[in-house]
Amino acid sequence: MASRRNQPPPDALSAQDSTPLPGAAPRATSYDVALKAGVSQSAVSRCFKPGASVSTRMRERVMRAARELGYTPNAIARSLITRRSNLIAIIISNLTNLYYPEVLSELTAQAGARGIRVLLFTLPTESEIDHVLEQVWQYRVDGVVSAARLSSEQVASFEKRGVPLIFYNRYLKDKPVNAVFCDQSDGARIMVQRLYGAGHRKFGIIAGPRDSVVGQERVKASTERLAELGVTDVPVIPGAYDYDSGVNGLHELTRRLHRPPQAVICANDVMAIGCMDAARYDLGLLVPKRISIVGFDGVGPSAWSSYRLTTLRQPVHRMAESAISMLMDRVQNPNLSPERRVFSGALIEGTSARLR
Amino acid sequence: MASRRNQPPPDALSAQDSTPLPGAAPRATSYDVALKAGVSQSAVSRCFKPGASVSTRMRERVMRAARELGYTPNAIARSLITRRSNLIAIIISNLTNLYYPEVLSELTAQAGARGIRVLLFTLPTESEIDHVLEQVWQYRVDGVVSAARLSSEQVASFEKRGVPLIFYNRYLKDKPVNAVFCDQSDGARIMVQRLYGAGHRKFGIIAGPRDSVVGQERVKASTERLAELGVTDVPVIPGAYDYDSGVNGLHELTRRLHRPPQAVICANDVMAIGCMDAARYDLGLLVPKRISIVGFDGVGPSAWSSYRLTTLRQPVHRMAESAISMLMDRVQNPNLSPERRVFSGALIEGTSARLR
DNA sequence: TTAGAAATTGCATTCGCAGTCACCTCCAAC
DNA sequence: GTTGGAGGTGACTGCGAATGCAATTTCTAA
Repeated sequence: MASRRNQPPPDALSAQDSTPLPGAAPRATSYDVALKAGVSQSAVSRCFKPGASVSTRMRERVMRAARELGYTPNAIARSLITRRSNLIAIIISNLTNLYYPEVLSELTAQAGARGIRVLLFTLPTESEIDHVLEQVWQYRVDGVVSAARLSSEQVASFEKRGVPLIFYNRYLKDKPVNAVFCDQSDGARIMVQRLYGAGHRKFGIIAGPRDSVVGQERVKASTERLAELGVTDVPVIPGAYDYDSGVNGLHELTRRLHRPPQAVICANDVMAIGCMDAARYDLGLLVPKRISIVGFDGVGPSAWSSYRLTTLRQPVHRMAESAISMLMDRVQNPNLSPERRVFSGALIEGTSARLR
Repeated sequence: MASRRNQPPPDALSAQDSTPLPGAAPRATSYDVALKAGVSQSAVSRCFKPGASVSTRMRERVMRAARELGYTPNAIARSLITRRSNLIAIIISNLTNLYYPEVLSELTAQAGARGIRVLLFTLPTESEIDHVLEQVWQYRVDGVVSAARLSSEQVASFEKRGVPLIFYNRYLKDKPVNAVFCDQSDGARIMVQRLYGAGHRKFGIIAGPRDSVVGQERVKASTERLAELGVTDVPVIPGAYDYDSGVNGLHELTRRLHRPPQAVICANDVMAIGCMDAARYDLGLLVPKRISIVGFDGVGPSAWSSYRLTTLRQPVHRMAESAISMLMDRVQNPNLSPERRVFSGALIEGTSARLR
């Protein structure tokens, strides 16, 4: 009754022993360990479950047998019966964004620290999302963190299946959802205020893609504050969060204003960097003497000497920690109501903008 | 006999109906679908297996029932019996490296295209590796791609368990292993040759961490070629592949040589970028007029106008594709012998070095 | 029309482990 | 010596799907 695979009934021997496939030694199971240790399979199982009631003698015998056989509990089988995979999915649109790798890194670290594994999904195209969700369902993940855009129908499918979902720097306007994000309205307003106070009057804005909630928010807060200060007709150029968008954005702004703006607010750092490079190398403008440029995020390169970007840094570490703990709370108790955790950015005063 | 969970024997009714947990509707199983469609569970299973023998009528009935119940096959249960998880692990030391996100992105894309999911493991510290491997074993992944260093004992444990392993830009010197990497010896030699030909005589090198095989290779090829050209006593400063290592490296080189070197070979782009910034902003040197700086990898920022780095770009896309296909070949046939696939870098002539 | 081949379908079993329940041992309290 | 726990342990069942095999249906060809 012990190892079924290793002790086939006599009449099945011939069929069993075929093709032993060199190197394909079947992995030891809890039955094998039980057999070797002369105990029951349940005992083996208990030995690997923290907090179970097992005598020291039993534990030692089992552990020794397990070690000798190179036994490792099968998380797949365990998941099947416990209905907990200890897996979460992280959905990220594109990793080339420079900001996301940091997020991903923090998220996996946080998950790992809690004994949770990460199933990574990246989106070649936004349209792939339904296909990705299909995979997510199949793997019965305990929860999902999404840094990608989801429609409200898609969000509804999470609810229907009872899979907790946390948005990272995204949310839905027409539906309450769990989200961790960085509210940069205040920061944006402060940056605008400082730029205005330093005498800038001709502004330009390079926005992020339309589906980026935080990007929209940054732009909205900026234009609003500018309007309050009496600065209107501020051109807003759409961008895609990448370097070229920053470069092209500045050229476009210059064209629209018939001269370079005095200050450019970019919806993220990478575009701000592109903008700085365009100002310096294409237009020959001194930064910040002739033009001030600010960004958002606080990614690594923004601190490089060539840029020393004035930016609003996101507390990625704390945000990631919050996202994972929020998610695991929902895994424990699926009935917790939707919650938004809002963080504030920190103004980093670089040298890419005159703020005084 | 159909849905066991949904049709409990009468005597168990009372116990079953407790705590329906609002929102925790149990996910439909193949039994449920079978019941609804009036067919057997096997039939349902076959309908979801591509290439199985199923009549059109049957398929339609089953699919309709599945749709109505929101059924999704349970990959966990499937893995248990097929002994294939369709999961691979990707082990990466740190994602903050700027080069790795690109690699990770390509690897997941390639895996996704083959219907394989990625379990991501990052290493907070090198010492965590054993702990990570423990997790890898538990999840019965079909294979592993490691961009992190592994000892030969660790590699041996892969063999013992029959889990295919592919190294990415790493390998073991004392043991044949599967590896995909970019041989940059030739490229390094060419870069050195060109730098020498352009008149540079005082060289400095900023190396990568000791455990980076490609880093060591880049340095070794460079120093060897320099020696052949009669340039000896080239100082080699150890670095950690990060921006600060580039900055400090140049300062250290300057100290050692009692003046800035004429040309600096950095073991990766990020250090080369740090080096350029240090040259310009700390030492006030014109690049490439007064100092030439070259790097390796061809990461995104190396192309930014502020740097326009002369570098040796790795064909990451092709390498990732190769790694995944090589891995899946081993999953199919575990007995394939170890293989190394070597790619060559492409010289990108930027403006950070005088090469003529 | 019918034997025989081919295509479908269902039954029963299996994957590896966790949890339930019954049972057993040992010891303190009475 | 009996009783009542508490702490351990093992037999057994089932998580959800895949699959070999046998039973059945459908199709093909004579």
